[in-house]
Amino acid sequence: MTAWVLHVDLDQFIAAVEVLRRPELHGKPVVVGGDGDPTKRGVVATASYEAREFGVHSGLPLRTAARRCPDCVFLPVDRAAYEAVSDDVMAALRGLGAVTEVMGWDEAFVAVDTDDPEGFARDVQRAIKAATQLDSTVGIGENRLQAKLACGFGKPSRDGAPGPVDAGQAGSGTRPGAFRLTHANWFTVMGASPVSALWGIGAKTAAKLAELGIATVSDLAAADIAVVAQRFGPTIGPWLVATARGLDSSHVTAEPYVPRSRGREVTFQQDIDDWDRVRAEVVQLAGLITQDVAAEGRPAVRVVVKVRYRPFFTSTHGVPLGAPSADRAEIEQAALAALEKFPDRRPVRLLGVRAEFAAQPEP
DNA sequence: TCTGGGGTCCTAGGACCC
DNA sequence: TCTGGGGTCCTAGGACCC
Repeated sequence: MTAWVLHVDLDQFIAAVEVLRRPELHGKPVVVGGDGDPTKRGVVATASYEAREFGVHSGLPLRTAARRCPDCVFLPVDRAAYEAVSDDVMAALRGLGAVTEVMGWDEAFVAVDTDDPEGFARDVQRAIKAATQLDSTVGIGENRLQAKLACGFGKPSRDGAPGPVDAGQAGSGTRPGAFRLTHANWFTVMGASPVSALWGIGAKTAAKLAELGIATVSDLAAADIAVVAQRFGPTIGPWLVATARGLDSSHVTAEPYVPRSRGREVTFQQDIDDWDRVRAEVVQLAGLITQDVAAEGRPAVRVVVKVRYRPFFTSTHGVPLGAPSADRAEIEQAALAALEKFPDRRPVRLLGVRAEFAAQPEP
């Protein structure tokens, strides 16, 4: 028996949930985001595969999506609905008896000892399909990093994008549904990819690496750790090189998620320049946060206010609570005190309030 | 027609203490 | 004349992810 990590990812999850409860949308280009009005400020949460053919994708402004695809069906985000389906998915996974770590509404890691990980992957897909009618993709690896990246190679693709170098594990043109990425094929599959293909490396880090002459995963894997650490610090530097080598020492855990903070934020349809109104909005957010803190059952220790000014410049300031508290008046007062720390009174695009909980004791 | 909302983790730099 | 240096805590910001 070998220890495997599986990464399970639901296909176009949010759009699929919407189609499930509105079957007439099946096969149509569906875009979910904001309050469903594509003339407003907001971005795409998920686009169905049909919508993606119009160049609509997650993170795209809704207004741009509407321009690219005027005939797309635009729906509002319905968190409660997705959470309910997600709970069913995760229950189905746990029902298989393996250690399951939930990573979001639509993805989870599963640790399992087996000699047939592809067979277990099919069990996973069958269980999810039976519980929710939803399709999923499974990445198989020797650690979380490999499993996560493997999942991307197993995803259905309608745009004819080429698969990895040795994607021939499945017949060409068919949907693999699962993909195995291990130390054995790591550099064959990943070596020539840009570093941004790695989990945790975004555009900014890729640009900094490029300044060091590092462009591909192979480049980074062969880089001098001391040089990278010099640029990125003693924690991130070595981690970057290890990641490029396909190494990941983190383990899959079934420990329940304990949030470090709870926040609420709003982007206004029109920027606000009246600071009396800004204060009133902060008070309102503080009220919502108080409810979230009460629901969490743990007191807050600090309150942070976020302000995004026009056009898109963001700043934060925080205030510690004198003592841990879940009291509405104290949280509201701290939020207003944090707001006073902003010296700038320019028009405001977004306001946020976040409550931080005390750090959990080390295990 | 720009650029949501919910999070986490790490770093840099200032304050403070000895 | 001169302004050391180490450790720790806190804050704001950066970067990334779903």
